[in-house]
Amino acid sequence: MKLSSKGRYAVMALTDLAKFDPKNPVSLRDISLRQGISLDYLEQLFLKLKKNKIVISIRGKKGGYILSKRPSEIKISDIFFAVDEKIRTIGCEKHSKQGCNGRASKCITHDLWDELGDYINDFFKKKNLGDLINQTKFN
Amino acid sequence: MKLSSKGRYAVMALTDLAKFDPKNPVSLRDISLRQGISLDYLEQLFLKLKKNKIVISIRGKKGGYILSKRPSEIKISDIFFAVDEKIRTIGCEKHSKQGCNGRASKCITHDLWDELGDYINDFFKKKNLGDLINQTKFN
DNA sequence: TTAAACTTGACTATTTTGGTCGGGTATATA
DNA sequence: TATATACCCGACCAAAATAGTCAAGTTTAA
Repeated sequence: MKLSSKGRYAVMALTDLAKFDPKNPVSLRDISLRQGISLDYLEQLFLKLKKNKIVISIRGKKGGYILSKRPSEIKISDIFFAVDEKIRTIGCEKHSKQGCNGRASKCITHDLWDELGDYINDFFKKKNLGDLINQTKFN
Repeated sequence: MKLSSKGRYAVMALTDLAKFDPKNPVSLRDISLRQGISLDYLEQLFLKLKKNKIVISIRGKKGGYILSKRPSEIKISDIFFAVDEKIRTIGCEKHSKQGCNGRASKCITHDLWDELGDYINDFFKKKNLGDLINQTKFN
């Protein structure tokens, strides 16, 4: 089991954005330098964050991105959803009653993975960007 | 984020083993047929489970595997550890105070991933094979 | 005018995953 | 004692996912 860096980077970048300047646009270039994430990769992530209305873009010189809402209104689960970071504990469809392993009945441990998926999602729903900003110190 | 099938298969196979016959050796061939997991792959997993003293092997004709302890004494976390299923929420070392991203200071969201790792591990420590056997019906 | 910064799609190297393959060794039972 | 069954173990491999890079724009503040 592994959390991919896509979701991690998205949360890192948004935390940086929110902490550095909540009012004025922050450029991806600056976030890239501060957080050590490649600029090209950040662009991919922010395109998705923008489409999902987590951030608003401001083009041109002095442009950048700002959060679309208050940090406390942006849940980690929202960010993960935006960048396609999915919690997949199992191959078969979540909460499905059958069909694991191409068989008629659901697999013997199906309920365990369903339960785990819900458990992890709860964690991300409980946390928001505001929590992160308050708890971490900038360096 | 994804749970690999290695850990899932190990838990499935052991649940099958425990449910099918807790006293007499169960062959991997039977587990393979019942659970739809390739025999070769099961052999890899059971080699590790044996090294970690989760199961005991009995060689020869009529051989197979039996659990080394009672199902209620085998935690899911033990099984995951045995087959190298690791919870890696982050690239850098867990609980490390520095060194993320090859930098001097730990990354801005480090604590969040540490917390998540602990949270998931708690789930697996709370669950044991006995729980699974009681809750699922054989098919 | 021009440089900074966002926009977008295509491409690609590396790693991980989820196995397969082949050649063993041990032993219960006929 | 023969032999089939089952464990033992290392090497190998194809497909998918990951973590990016690259290139060619467009927009706009200064």
